[in-house]
Amino acid sequence: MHVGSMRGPMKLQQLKYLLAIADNGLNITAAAERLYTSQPGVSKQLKLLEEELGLQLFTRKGKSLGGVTAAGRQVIERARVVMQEVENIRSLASDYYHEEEGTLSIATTHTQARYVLPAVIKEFRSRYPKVSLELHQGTSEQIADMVSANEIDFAIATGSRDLFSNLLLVPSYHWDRKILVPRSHELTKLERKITLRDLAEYPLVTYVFSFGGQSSLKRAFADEGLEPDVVFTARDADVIKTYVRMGLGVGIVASMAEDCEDRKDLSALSAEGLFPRSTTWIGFRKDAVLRRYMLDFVQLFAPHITADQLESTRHARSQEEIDALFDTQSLPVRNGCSDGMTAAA
Amino acid sequence: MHVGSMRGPMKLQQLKYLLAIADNGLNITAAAERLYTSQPGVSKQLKLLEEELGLQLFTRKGKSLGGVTAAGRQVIERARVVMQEVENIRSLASDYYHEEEGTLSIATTHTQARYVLPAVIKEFRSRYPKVSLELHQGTSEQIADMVSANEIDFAIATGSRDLFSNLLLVPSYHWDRKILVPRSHELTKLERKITLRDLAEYPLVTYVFSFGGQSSLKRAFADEGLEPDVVFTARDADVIKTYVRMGLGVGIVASMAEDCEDRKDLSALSAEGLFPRSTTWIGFRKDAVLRRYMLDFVQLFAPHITADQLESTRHARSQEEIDALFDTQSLPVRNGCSDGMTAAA
DNA sequence: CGCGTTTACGTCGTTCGTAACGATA
DNA sequence: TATCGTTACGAACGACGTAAACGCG
Repeated sequence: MHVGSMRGPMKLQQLKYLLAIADNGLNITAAAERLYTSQPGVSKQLKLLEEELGLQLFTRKGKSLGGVTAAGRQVIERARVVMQEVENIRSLASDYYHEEEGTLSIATTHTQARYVLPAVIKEFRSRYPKVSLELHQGTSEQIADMVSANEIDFAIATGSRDLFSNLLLVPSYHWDRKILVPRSHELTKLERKITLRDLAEYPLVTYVFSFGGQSSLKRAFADEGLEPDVVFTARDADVIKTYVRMGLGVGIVASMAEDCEDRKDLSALSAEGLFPRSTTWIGFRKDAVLRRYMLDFVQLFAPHITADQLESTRHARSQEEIDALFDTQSLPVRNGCSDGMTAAA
Repeated sequence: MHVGSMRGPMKLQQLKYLLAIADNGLNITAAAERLYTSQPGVSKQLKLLEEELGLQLFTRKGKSLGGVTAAGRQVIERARVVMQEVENIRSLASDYYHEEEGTLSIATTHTQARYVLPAVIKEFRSRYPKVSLELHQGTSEQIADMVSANEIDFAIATGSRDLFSNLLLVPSYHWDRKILVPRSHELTKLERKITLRDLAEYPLVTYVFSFGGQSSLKRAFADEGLEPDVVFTARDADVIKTYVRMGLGVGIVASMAEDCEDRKDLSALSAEGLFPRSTTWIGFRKDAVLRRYMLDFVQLFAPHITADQLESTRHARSQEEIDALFDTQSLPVRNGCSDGMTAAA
């Protein structure tokens, strides 16, 4: 199908500029800055693009851009695909030419960044010293923002899956919670397994909610008709530990957060079975090319994932298909200081 | 992820040239001709693209291009997506600006072109006088070639679905065969329904095989232990009719091929039930934007297809999903002169 | 008047076609 | 020597940035 009388052919740059404008609140000046180019240039290219397509992509309010037209929305959508594929071609090429160079951007939460990733990244760096790493830490929401802004290659988080519907999420491992108390605490003397009822007796120190699905912790108590006495919440385990050490209360943290160093003055008691198990996943854009070193990173992070499985995600359509692929039940369980991941029942 | 030191940015033209080279037997001169540009230009752009990507896309045999490298194959694949989306943007734009103009290319077989499409196209022309129509007739294989060459918007054919795995095929209607004989032929005097055994008594004139799944006709006879005496085969029904008129034998043609004019000197007897029913489909590229007038064309061709169903094909993943969508059993049946399509049992 | 866009214009880099050259069978 | 790809070069075009004008709040 041959369409119309193309005067000046559409250029990739015009599409790039268009997206920059769309992604910067329809502010051409801001777009130009981000593109490291002059503002009139961007303005002109937009005009040329609109001229060539023969339609308005944006509505104008006086001289400023007011909104996106219906046509504009569709064009922008397509333009994103184009730019994504162009990026993919570049990635592809870099992978052939200098396999070992490039950038790897990861966005993740505190727990991963502090307790899980250090070992992974250490190994990764030794294998790919020339790959420059960018590690961004933030809340699930912040990570989601970085994902939308197209700034990262991998997102790693726990729960909050709905925030990342535009990524393929590969379940990576399970973890339970651990109960942290000072070494001489009464709970350490308990002969039997700790119950929620036991915990409800003490003031608790744990994570800020909105983590792993709105307060699965609180619900676990509620399900048994208990009301926990949460005296303090923090975003990260280090802070929690500090307050546990101060005797403020009993800590409940992710199992990975148990540092072997902690054993000097803290006891970590298993909370297996008390709370629902959490699943940490690693996510990436559906249609982005994964470079060799990226595939290796995934394997370092979640060694149980085979290359074939990763390849299969390429063709999977829905998140459900992927979850089936990885058989969520049989994932490894991570266990903090007493490391060595073991397969779950 | 930011890759490498991009000297000169990749251009759409370079991708276009690349595809032209790939699609012209790695012959740069031929590619240049098809692109209506000079050969050195194409050569240079290819070199620039390879330079920028930092890898060879083609192997060189002396100075000529010998083959495609592994990297080249992947880049070409991506480049096709890019160009397809760019085309889509153009289509989109044209659809907004001049809804009623454009080009519609259809590739189809003789039977459709001669007996089914005339009515459809007449109506279409009156609705969209400004759309320039291209109707290509050929064998299934030739149609498949045109599809691969990206030259057509719609393919319409019967059976041979495996040839068109890159298209979405929408089942459009069923048809049976009809038996054509001179008006005074013995078969017209038969009181009961004609059987295969009856037909096996006469010399037959029918289509060249490789049509509707390798000789379903021959197999229908074989299944009853009969061997038909096919004295003549042709590609199209007009030729068959000519020989039937000459008394060469009994004609077996698609039901749509019965022209009311034929009734002057030919009798068309129903062959319903004797041979497997054939299904004619209309196919289009999975990821191409369908312009308004194209949607309307589909509706003219197969009025039972709703706009919603067509929209659904956009999201369907497999051909199976589509077939389910259109419930192959309940398609209309086309019936030649005694026109007026009727729903099947 | 500040903010943001558009217009105007000079500079510079790129594309394109023609023509000449090189290599291959 | 015929075919195909590369190199060379001048003309035309297009992109970019600076400076200035324009509209709007």
